[in-house]
Amino acid sequence: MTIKDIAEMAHVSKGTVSRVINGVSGVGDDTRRRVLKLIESLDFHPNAAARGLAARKTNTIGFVIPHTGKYTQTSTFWPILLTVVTQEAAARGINVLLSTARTEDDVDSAFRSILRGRRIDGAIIGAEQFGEKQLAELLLKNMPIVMVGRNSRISTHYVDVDNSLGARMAAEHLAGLGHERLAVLAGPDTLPYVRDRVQGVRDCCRERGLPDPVVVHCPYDTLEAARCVEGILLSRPAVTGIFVAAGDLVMGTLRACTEMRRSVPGDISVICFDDHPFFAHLSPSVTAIAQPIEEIGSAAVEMLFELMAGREPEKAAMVIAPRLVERGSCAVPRVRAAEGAKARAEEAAPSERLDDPAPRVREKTPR
Amino acid sequence: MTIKDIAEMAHVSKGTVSRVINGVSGVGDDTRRRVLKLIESLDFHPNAAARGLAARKTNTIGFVIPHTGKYTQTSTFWPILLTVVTQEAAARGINVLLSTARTEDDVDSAFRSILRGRRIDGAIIGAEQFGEKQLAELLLKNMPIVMVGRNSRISTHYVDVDNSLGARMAAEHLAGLGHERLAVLAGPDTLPYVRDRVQGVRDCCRERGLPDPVVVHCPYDTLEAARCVEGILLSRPAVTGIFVAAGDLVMGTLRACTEMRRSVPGDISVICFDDHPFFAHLSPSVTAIAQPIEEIGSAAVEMLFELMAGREPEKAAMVIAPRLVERGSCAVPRVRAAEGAKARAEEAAPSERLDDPAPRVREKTPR
DNA sequence: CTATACCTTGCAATCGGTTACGTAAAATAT
DNA sequence: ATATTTTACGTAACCGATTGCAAGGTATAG
Repeated sequence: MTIKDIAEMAHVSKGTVSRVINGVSGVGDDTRRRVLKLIESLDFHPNAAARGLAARKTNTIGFVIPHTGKYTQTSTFWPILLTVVTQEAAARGINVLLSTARTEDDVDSAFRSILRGRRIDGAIIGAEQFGEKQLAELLLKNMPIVMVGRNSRISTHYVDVDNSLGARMAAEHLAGLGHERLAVLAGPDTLPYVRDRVQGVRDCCRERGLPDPVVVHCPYDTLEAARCVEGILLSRPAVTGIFVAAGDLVMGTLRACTEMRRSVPGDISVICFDDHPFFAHLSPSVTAIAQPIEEIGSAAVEMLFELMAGREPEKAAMVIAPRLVERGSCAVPRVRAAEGAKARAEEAAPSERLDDPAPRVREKTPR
Repeated sequence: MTIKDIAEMAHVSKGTVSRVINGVSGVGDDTRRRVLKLIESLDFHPNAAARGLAARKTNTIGFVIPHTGKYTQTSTFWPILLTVVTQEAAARGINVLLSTARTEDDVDSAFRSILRGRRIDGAIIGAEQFGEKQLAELLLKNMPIVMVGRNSRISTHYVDVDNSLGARMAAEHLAGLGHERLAVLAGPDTLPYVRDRVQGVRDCCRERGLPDPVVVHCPYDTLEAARCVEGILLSRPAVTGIFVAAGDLVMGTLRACTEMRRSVPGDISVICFDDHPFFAHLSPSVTAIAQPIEEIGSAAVEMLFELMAGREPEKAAMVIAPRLVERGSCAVPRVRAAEGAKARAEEAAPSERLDDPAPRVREKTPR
């Protein structure tokens, strides 16, 4: 079944059928209707390869996400993003070609064949995935590209969560409860977003006149994270609030607190950048800075389609604010008075009784 | 850059270049080398659409996974499977076209255009995703299809975890510890795999002469699951071991235990079908029946490629055994004697002191 | 030394669409 | 009424590969 068959059955030429399919003007109303009806009734779908060849476009976009072992497993970021992207693309009649990249070389070879083979019209890629050379090559070919997350130095169209704002929100939340000595447990400091998050907390502390936070970098590994948190818990003067700068580190954090017999949030408050469905059901439930993943996905798709249409999107970069999800892992610090903040002790003490959520939370963990 | 350019530069015809690219015999060794070198040095990649059109194949496979709201978020099954599939496909030079399907209609329309537009050479699809009509249509067109998970009545090539074996393993584990009254918390009983899992436990109980397990079906929702588990905990004679038949229900289960002030595994043992990286770090850590996701993915890809090559794979169906991951949520039942199993009380009591892991686990939760 | 088989290579049709161009008919302007 | 523009549609040249067929060249057999 080809457009030629359709053409013959409708007593028109191939060209006319093609025009009808593509909604091009210059076809009489009655003819158009007749052809359309025929196409409908025969459930005809034009051959994608032929269209691609003739029209020089594939109606397909590429989606490149990282594949770094456990990362894929604990974070819901990429799965959700992927869902959003495929759904939105599908709604526009566009297919999604997926590529998981383990190494830079993977990306390189995958993209080389995909791009030069003209298999896609544009792509959404995870920022971590690109070395500068490759990105430069892509942009050179003026392939429409939108990055999720920000890449080091190259300027492209991108959409990202507002990392420093999110970190500030977390720090403000802790500070607002009365915490003065904060700690940050962060991933490798080579990652740009990690730096932004750390900086956000630093800025908040400076503005509020709080001491500089204790910052510890560690690889994305639960056990390593636990070791680092043990260190934090032993540091003096004592830390009462920990900002966990990535969801991958939160299990390690909680584990360390448990092992060190620190009650959360009684002894120490924990707030985490990234949310996860499980967080609501842990004991204590975990207060989080949730990334607006769906929004990020939608924005990326929309931006990409603008680029593919040859238009320049309204903003070349979108930085979207995360939101604070209050749960049970943050509370007013119990030990403030004992730690030497004498002057504020009398303010804190009553508020502790009034709105300290710790008792509420603690009663959920009688195991 | 097309093969025509290559042809001119190498002083051969297009046909010869094409033969070289495709490794077809009938080209002189020196010519082949010359052309190959040229292709290499120019980093030439043939146009995918043109190849697809002429050769009637796309070098692309489809991958259709469910998108049912929260499901994507708590389970690592599809993200991992997806990673495996794309990696293995990439290793064979094949691209993966991804489709997330919210409803049957989604699948329908997506597949209609993808299939009839001849965009893919074969597909791997999630079994839940298919109504019989659609599958029948696919098979009719003899499109190579491999399903992950088993579909109701239609027989296709598929690969699946051994659900009933996994359930038996779980039940055996509990029974081996001395549990006599088991409960199963399972998903909707319309799902074939849910039935298999329930049946597995029933079979185990019957063979061992234990009473029939309490079986409760509930939707995949944490709060609903918690309500159901409360019911289970109140049933008499008392249940001491719960088999949670899907990972999505385990948070609800633990939550209910906490709320009902039942210690896990002191008062009640919990074992879960499906594993998750978080399980190792919960308190208590969760004993699980882990699906061999990577194996399932590899097997599916391999089977698909056999089909695409026109060969019949060794087995039309592969059912892969899961494995038991022992952690801290199962222990010897503490309350057996009090529940009326008088005769066995004296056997159980000593073993409880010897290898009951409960104390070890319980000391981890001093929050 | 000629006949036959085999190998290498070029030629051209083909895959199934898109699209620039041309023409006849219809609509509008004069 | 004719001249001019507009609209509808057919024609045919592409898009960039694959592949069957034929032709020319070499090696092997008779």
